[in-house]
Amino acid sequence: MSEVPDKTGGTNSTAVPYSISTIKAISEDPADIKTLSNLKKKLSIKDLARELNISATSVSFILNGKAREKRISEELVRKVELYAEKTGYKPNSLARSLRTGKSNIIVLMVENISNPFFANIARCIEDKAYRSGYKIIYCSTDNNAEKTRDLIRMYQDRHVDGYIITPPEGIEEEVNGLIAAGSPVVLFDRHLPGVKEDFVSINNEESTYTATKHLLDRGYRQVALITLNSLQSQMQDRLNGYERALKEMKLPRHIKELAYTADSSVLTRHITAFLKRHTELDAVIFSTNYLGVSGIKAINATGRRIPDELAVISFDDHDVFELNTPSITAIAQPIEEIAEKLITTLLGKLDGKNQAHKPQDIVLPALLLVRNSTGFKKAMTKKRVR
Amino acid sequence: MSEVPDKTGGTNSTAVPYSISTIKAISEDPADIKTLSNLKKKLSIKDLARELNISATSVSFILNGKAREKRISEELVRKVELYAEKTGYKPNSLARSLRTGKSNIIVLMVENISNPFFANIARCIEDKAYRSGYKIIYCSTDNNAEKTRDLIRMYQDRHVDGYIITPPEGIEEEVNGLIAAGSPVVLFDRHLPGVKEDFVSINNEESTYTATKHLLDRGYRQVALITLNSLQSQMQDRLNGYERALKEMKLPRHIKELAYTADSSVLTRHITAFLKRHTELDAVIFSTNYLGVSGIKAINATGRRIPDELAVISFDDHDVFELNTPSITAIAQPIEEIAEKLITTLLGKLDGKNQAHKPQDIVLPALLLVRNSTGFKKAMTKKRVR
DNA sequence: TTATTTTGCTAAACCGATTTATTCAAACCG
DNA sequence: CGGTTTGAATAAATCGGTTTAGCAAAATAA
Repeated sequence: MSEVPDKTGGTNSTAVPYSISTIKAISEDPADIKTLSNLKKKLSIKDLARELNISATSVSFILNGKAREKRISEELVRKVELYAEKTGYKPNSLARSLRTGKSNIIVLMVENISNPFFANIARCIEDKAYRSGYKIIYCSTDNNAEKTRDLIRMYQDRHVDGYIITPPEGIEEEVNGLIAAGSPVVLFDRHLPGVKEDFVSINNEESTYTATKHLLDRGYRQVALITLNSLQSQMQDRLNGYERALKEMKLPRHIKELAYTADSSVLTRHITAFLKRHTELDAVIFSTNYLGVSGIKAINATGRRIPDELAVISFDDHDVFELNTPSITAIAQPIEEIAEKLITTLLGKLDGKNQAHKPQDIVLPALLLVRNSTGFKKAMTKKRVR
Repeated sequence: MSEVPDKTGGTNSTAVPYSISTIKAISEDPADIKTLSNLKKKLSIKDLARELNISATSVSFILNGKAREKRISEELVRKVELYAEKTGYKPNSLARSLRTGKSNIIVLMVENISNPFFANIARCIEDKAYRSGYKIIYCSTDNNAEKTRDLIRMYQDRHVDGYIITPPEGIEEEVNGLIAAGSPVVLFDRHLPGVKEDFVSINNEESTYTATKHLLDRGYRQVALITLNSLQSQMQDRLNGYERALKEMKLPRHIKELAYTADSSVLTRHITAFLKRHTELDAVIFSTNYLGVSGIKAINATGRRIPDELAVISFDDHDVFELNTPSITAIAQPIEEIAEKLITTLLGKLDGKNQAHKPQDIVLPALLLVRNSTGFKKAMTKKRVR
């Protein structure tokens, strides 16, 4: 470790910032080529059978634990198991899936895997599923119905065993198709009208109402909601919670709806423009974590101070909210529990025990993490002139 | 939208924070049950053949664009294509993969999909691959060789077409096995000694050297490196860059190595302890973004002010670094370009054009984003007593 | 006119498993 | 002793495609 001046490969490529990228061939060590002898064709069940002078049928029965049931002799069982172990035989899962229709794979389709909320859900689910012998593969829908349709079709004919989905608008038909075809499905984050299926979410309406009330209780009167122009249920619910709180107090509503985009700088620009146009605001609620992050950048850009000049609450916790100065109050979804409910529900359906049970709507409570961004409103802030 | 007081489902579940979770059955609308009639068995190539009174072979040839080559009459081609279109026939891709050994699937194995750096790489790659007709599935290795082995085996016998991998230590054998079996593989982020294969990374040694110099140039003299106790090449290179800079100036090194963990609070505690023990430090470099995030929490916990009492640089950019007060200088990896190089290289190998070409080492430059956390060292900060 | 090619299409083999139906021998039964 | 069970193993069908090899009729060549 002490003296490895040129570990990166032998060139003197001075890849300082802004320099051009360096491409070179790796030095080739002939001694390593032998590794290619690993190229022995993967062996099949027939190879095993031939080698042991028995039928493939017996091998299959034995390796699938049906030896007793099929009255295979103890002796043969031992022989096969030993040989399979020794050779490291693994059945070709494509072939197996083709025949059995099972794959031990669960697909997790989230809106965007690079959103920490979804990424963390994904990690939790993966851990739990792995322990039950299931593999998870994830993908991002981008809230794009067309892409999602494609993906569903692909997974469907690859015989995936189960689906956990945050559905974009407009794919009722495909999801119903999945369910009709007998595939276990659990939806989460947003409800899909027209689909009767197990569903996990937080109480979006209530928690947004609570958050809004929190601001109102602390004296703020011009509270904006910055949200997506989406008809998805969770967004509508958040909007409803916000509106209910303001209506109760007969206060004006300030709603800014933005189009979904993966480009955060677009969001920042739009939010900045909105804030500049609405100097009367004294508080703002962001309906997703990425709106919150872009929102903080926007607020910084306008020069307003949090919370004195503008109080802030965002949906979904995020490192940014915890570390910001001042720290940002957030409506935190219980990620562990959501993941737990999702995978438990799905595994339950996979076990096939609770056969024709009624779809359940599992609503978990969110947690309002009160932080510094929602201090109490200073009495009469007439100082702002401009 | 105006009056939807009970959209979430009809219960009066007051899911205020801390309340118990609510579970209820969704109201069942008998009118919707008919949807189940979608349950028509998915139709196979034989169904098509039977319906059209021709052989499955012809159908297969036609739908795979081999009509001309196989001298199928124009008339039949039209008939089949029309019928396939009308019925929405999609070949079972399991069966197809089983026979052809191809799947149009690329797997992306990253250390941890919930790390924004990897999540963003994933998004970029997915976009680009999608346009070339490939599907991406991602998974997290957790830096766990055993898990990674499992995953590789699984994907291998599911006939995945290509692999993009951030390899954990100790899986040389499996990766070489993949390569020997003829699977296109591209590695990134960290080099795997003993594997000669295409590789994409930034110049870790150089960029860490540059970052360290940046601190030294600004007057800091007690610069620590907080890193992982990992032998992975990128970590070793970062360590080397740091050491080289300090050696040149004959300055003392302060290195803290932490064990990899997914639990950030563990990291925060360890870093806090380290910082408390080393009050002599005037700057610190974190070798990954999550160490940086945990590190900032730790610094806040110790009460030291950035940058006056402790200057900070972290590897990998992150929203937290941009938004922190003061903003944190970061060594930013060019995510777009990395993704671009990865997918281009892999697609190139999939096309099979550049057959037995020599493995390339593609080294991209990182960018030192200079921000407020590395202001100039105040002359003689003797004020600190304690 | 016969031999050869070309055209248009298909039967059958194959991919690698699982599962059903069957065989053959030994044991059991009345 | 003939007939039924049982035990142990297997041949063959199946999953749903792709690919190879081949066939019959039409077209061309000799």
